[in-house]
Amino acid sequence: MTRPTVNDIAREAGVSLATVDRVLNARPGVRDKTIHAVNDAIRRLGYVRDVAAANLARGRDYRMAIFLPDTESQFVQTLIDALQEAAAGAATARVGMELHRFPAEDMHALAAQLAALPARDLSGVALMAPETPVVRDAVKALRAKGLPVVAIVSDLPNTERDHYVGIDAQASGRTAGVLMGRFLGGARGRVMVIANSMHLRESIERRRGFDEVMQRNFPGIEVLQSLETHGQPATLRQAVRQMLAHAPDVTGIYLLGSGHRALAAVLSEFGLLGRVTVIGHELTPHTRQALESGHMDAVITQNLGHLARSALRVLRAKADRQPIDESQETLRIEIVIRENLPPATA
Amino acid sequence: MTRPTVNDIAREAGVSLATVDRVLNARPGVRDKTIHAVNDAIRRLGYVRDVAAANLARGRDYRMAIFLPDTESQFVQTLIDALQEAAAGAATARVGMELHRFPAEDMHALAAQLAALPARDLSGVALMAPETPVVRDAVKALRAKGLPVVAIVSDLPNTERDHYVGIDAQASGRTAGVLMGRFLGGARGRVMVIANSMHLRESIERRRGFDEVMQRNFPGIEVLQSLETHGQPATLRQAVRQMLAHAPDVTGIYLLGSGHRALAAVLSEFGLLGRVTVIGHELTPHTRQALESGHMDAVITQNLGHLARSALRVLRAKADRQPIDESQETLRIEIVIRENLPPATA
DNA sequence: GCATTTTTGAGGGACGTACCTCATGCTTGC
DNA sequence: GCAAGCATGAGGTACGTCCCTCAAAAATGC
Repeated sequence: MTRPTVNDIAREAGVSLATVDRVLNARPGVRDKTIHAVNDAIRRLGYVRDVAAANLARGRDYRMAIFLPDTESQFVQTLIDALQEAAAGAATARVGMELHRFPAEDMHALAAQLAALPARDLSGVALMAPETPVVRDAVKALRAKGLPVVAIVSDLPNTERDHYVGIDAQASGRTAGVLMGRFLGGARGRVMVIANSMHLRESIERRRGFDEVMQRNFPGIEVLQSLETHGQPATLRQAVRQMLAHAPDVTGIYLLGSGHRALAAVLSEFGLLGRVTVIGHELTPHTRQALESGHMDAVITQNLGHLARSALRVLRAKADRQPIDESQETLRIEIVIRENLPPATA
Repeated sequence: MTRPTVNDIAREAGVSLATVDRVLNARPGVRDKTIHAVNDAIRRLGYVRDVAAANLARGRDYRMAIFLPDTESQFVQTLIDALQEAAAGAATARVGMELHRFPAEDMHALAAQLAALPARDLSGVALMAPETPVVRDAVKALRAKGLPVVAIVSDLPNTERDHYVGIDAQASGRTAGVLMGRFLGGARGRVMVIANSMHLRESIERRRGFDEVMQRNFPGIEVLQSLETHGQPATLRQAVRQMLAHAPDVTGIYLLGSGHRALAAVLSEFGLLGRVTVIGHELTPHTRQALESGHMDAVITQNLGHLARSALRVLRAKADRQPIDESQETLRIEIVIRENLPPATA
């Protein structure tokens, strides 16, 4: 009726509890024959270790440090909410989380913070940061201290990070591209691309994926050069105004980064709001609102709740030197339009 | 450093462990003043109950019975895989699952199986079944026995089920409609609709959502009457052949149910494979393959892994008479195209 | 066959919580 | 101010696992 326990195994295998324990935890000093006998009993009874009890007994606690840029962006804020919720849920698994913020533009500051981390008391580090030499070295140093490091949202492929949790930027650019092409009816047209900065790996890869699809599948559509806004709404407004003056026949706009509200403002100036196809990234309260009001047509996003939970799970597995279930940790590239907008989280 | 325990609360609140326990578990015999003092201490220390330890101590075991039709469809098979994986994961939380199959067309048989359930040893029941009077009564009987009942995949809105885990069929029909309309370029065109049976609530609601969007947003597109295949590939082939003969200018096909391979076969006869826009539901190995090969343009689906986990979580919560975190249990309507196809699971 | 090493058994304390009993202190009302 | 009742404290056992120690048994080498 109830699940078998270690005692049941001992009885079934005709050995003592101590021996079962030795086998279960791969402790030395057991003959192969006995190991087999115990494993047989385990299989026969269908025993599964009570992980909760095991963790309890181990008294293991996990402390994860998460590093995020101190930008005020809605995306980061949404991510923080997701992380905090994930941490609350992970408390059951004895996982604690501490959030650190670093100056978005100052990788030396980040490196300093990482270096100052008390490696002893920590089980793992997750960070969202652009890949610069300084960051690379800092990650290397953490790994040398034996700390697992996970890159989130933005990958650090040329470092020794243990894992990346997030979606493939280029694939999400391709997804955006297909939608743009098909929404424009496959006909001719001009598409404007707006980025925060084309120095960010994210932006570059998204754009690359987007261009790849446009060239291959929709050669009739002309994709204009990226505008860079540096996160300044004013810069965005000015640049878009200028471009619309030169190319008033723009039928689509691809937003690589943020700036949805500023864009809506300019478009309404030109009477284009809702008349050009706008596709962007990351579901936040702003983009949600834009979808609802018909100012945007699609958003390519990832589920930040999953991302947060996955990051903590992966760090935990790495801390225990356990294998990762890749299939569970793969984030999906989600397509959101008005009709499948998930209800607001509150 | 480590998490506070009940003992810490006792010390902090200046009461005994027994009193803290009484407060935590809402046992009687504690003055309001003391309750407050304890709760204050809990808040001050940021105490969170160690659920794992609590369950251990409670010695509570959950046994959930899941009922699925015995159809050989890939969808059901995929769902079974997801459920088994979810059950494996839930073993940590002392949740066990037993799978039951019933003859897909025989609701009396299902009712009999449900009635024969040993309510004592069970913590909850989940089922995927069409809503018929017999099923309604069976659900009512289960509830009368005190068993939580959750409808999965297909809702049973007019029963006393405790919860529904799955996506809104009408909303997913709307999503399919928008994609169809936009992929067809918003121009004129004819769309064929193919269903297993238009008696299924699922099909009716999907079609209703689809029509709603088409009429409102794409009045230039004509949506033909639904073809019914009753799950027979031969019937599908014949019906589609006939309709294509009458209306060779079909530009889009909306598949409410299964039959992707049979459809591909007919389309290739007519040289239309990859030339008409095909949109369907549920990501299975077949639809995945159809997306990859360009025979389908989009699939509206739900994440069965989430569905399975959610069903078990909800049953568990209901069994404990605990509230449900609606936001966590809401499934998203996912849009899958070739570019954002998640990697195959196995 | 004896000493040595390896394998096994027996037992216990710990983790954090639930739940039980019994005793004692503290409030009440009268 | 005294009995009755209520509120609290003290202490114990249990859940399933980990991890430790010590002793006893079995296998091994020579």
